[in-house]
Amino acid sequence: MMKRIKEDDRMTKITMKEIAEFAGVGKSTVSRYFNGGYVKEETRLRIEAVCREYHYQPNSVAKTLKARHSYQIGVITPSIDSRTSARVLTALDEQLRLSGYTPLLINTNHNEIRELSSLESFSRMNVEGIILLATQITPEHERILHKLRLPVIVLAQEMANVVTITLNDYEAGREVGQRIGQTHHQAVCLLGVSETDKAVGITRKQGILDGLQETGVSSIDFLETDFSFETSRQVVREYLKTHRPDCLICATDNLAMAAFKELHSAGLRIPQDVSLVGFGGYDVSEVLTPALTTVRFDYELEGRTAAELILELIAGNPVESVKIGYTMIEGESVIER
Amino acid sequence: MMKRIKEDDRMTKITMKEIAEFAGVGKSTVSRYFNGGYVKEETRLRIEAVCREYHYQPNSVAKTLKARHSYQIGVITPSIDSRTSARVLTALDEQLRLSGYTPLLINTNHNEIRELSSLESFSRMNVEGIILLATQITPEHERILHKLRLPVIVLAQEMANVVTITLNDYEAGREVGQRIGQTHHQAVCLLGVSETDKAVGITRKQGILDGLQETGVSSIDFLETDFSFETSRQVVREYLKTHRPDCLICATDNLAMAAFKELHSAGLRIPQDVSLVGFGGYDVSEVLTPALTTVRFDYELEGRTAAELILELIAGNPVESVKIGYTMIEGESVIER
DNA sequence: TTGAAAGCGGTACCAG
DNA sequence: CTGGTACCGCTTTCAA
Repeated sequence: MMKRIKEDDRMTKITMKEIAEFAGVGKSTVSRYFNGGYVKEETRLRIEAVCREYHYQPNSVAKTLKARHSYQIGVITPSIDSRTSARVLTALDEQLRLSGYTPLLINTNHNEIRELSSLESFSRMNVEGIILLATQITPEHERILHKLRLPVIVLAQEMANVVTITLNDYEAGREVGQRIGQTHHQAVCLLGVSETDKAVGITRKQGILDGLQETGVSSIDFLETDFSFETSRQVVREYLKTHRPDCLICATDNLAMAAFKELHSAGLRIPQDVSLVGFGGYDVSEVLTPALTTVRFDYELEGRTAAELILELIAGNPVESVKIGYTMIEGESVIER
Repeated sequence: MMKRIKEDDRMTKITMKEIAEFAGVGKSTVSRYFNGGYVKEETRLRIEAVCREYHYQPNSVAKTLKARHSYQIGVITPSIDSRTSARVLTALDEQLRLSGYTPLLINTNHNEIRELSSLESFSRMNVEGIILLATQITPEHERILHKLRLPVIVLAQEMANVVTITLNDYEAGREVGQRIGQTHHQAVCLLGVSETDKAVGITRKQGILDGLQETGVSSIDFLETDFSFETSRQVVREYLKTHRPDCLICATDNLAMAAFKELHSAGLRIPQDVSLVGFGGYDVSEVLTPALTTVRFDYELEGRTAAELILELIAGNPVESVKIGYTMIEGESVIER
C-alpha cells in the first residue's frame, strides 16, 4: 500500500480536478483562477495555497485542446549551424515573445523530407502559425503549404499565393556587379550555388551578371559549390590551378572565407592580386585581414518582420509580402585596378 | 448558408469522428488504423481512401493527452547564435530523430528568467524529457529541476543529483597551460569569463593556471569579458595600451578571434610577437592566418550522448554522468620563445 | 474485428 | 461569484 502511494507520488501529475477537491471548490473555479476570471479573494487564496503546496501547473496540452489560442508558432529552419539562420531566428524569437507567443523550433538539417513532415507535424500540433526558412520551394512544398489551413510565412524564397519575406537579392547583386566593373576588373570569377536555391542561385546571380555587364565586364567564369566550407575550398583550389582571375565574387560570406583560405594557400595576395567580395555581412568577415568587402543583409529585420507578419495573419489582417534591404560594407578586399 | 459552409471549410479541421462517419466505421476503428491495431483489410482500405480525400492527419495534441508517449523532448539552449551550441544541437537533433523522437527547441537568448520558465513550460507540455544546455546553475535552477518529475539532462555544467554531460575543461586547460609553459612563454595573459559560468570561468581557468604553474610560468595577467566579440575586443584593446604579453590564452575561440583582430590593430604580429590560443575548435579558426592553435572539444559527441542518455532515462534505466574529451589542434599561432 | 463508452486534463457556457 | 456539465479530439478498455 505504501508502495502504491510512493509510485503515484513519483509518476502521476496532480490535476486540476484534484486541486479543486483539496481546495474545496469546483474545477471551473480553479480554471478561472488561472485565466483571470472572477474568483473571490478568499477562494483565490485557498486555491493559491493548494497549488503552491502541490507545485501545481496546469497542463498546457489539455488546455490547447479546448482553448482558442495555443500561443505557439512553429518555426522550421534548414540549419541552426549557420550565421544567417542564427541571426534571423534570434530576432524572430525575441519579437515573437514580445507578444506572448512561444516559437517552437524544428531543425531539418537540410533534409527536405523532414522539412515537409515538419510542416505536417506542426499543423497537427495546434500551433497558430508556421514560419518556414526556405532554401528551395519544390512542387511538394506548394502542395502541402496550400492544403495547410494555417497562417504561413515563407522566408528567403519567392512563392506565389503565400506571404514571403525575401532579401533584395537582385539589387544587391547588381550593385556588387557594378562596383566590380567600375573598379576596372577584367577577369571575374563567380563562386555560386545551385539553382535549386532560386534566391541565391538565380536571382542574386542574375543581379551580379547584369551589374557586371552594364559596366562592361565580359570575361566571367562560373563556379558552382554547395554552401559548405569544405566543398567550396576544393572547387576554388581546382580553379586556381588553371586560372588567374583578378576578382572573385562569392555568393555568401562563408564561401568567401573558403576562397580566402585558398587564395592564401595559392600565394595570391588579397586585394593586390585578387579582389574578393561576399554576401552576408557576418561578424567574422571583419576579423579577416584584410577585412572582407561584403553586402550586409538585415537579417534581424527579416526575423522581426516575420514575427510581426505572422501575428497579423493570425489576427486575420491582410498582409503583403516584403523585401528586406541591404548595406554595402566597405572592407579592404577590393581594390581599383 | 453557403457562407457558413465556406467558413467551415476554411477554419475547421476535420476530425477522426468525421472520418469514421464518412468511412462508415467507428471512431475507435480509425484510431486503431492509425496505431497498428486490428483492422480488416477491406475496412483499412475504406479508411485510407477517406483520409486521403480529406487530407486527414490525426491531431497530435489530442493524442498526447491520452497516449503514453508524446515522443517529444524539450531542449533549452541559451543561444542559437553560437558555433558551440549549433554543433551540439545539430548532433543532438540528428540522434534523437533516429529513435523517432522530435526535439522541440526553445532559445532563451541568455535570459535566465526565460530559461527557468521554459523548464516549466516544457513540463506542462507533456514532453518526455528535457535537455538543458546550461551556462550557469543557480539555486533557482536546482529548485525547479528537482521538483520537475521528468527526466532531465544538463549539459556543460556540473550539478549534483542530476545527470550531466560536461567537457573535460580542467584537463584541456591544464594541457594548454603546460604547452605554453613548455614553449617558454614568460608574460601570459588570460582572457576569461565570469565565474557564474563555472565550467569555463572556474574549472577551465584553474586547469590553465595549474598547467602554467607546473611549467614555471609565474607572470600571469587576468582579463575578464563576457562571451561577446565586441566586449572582448574592447577589453583586449585597453589591456594592450599598457601591457605587452608574449602569449594570450583565450577561454573560447570567439574571444581569440576578437583578440586576433586587436593584436593586428595594435601592430603586433602573431605568433612572432604574441602567441595566441583558444578553446573550441571552430571551423573559422582555421581560416585565420596564421591558423589558430586551439582545443577542439567533441561537441558532436556531446550532443549525441545527450540524446542517448535522455532516452535511457525515459526508458527507466540507470544513467551516469559523462565527461567529453578533446583534441589539441596545432595551428600556427603559438611559437617557441 | 468492431464500436460504444469512459476517460485524459482542461475550458466555456449557464443557471443558480 | 460559483460549480455543474458538455465538450475538445483521440486512446483505451471491454463486451459483442
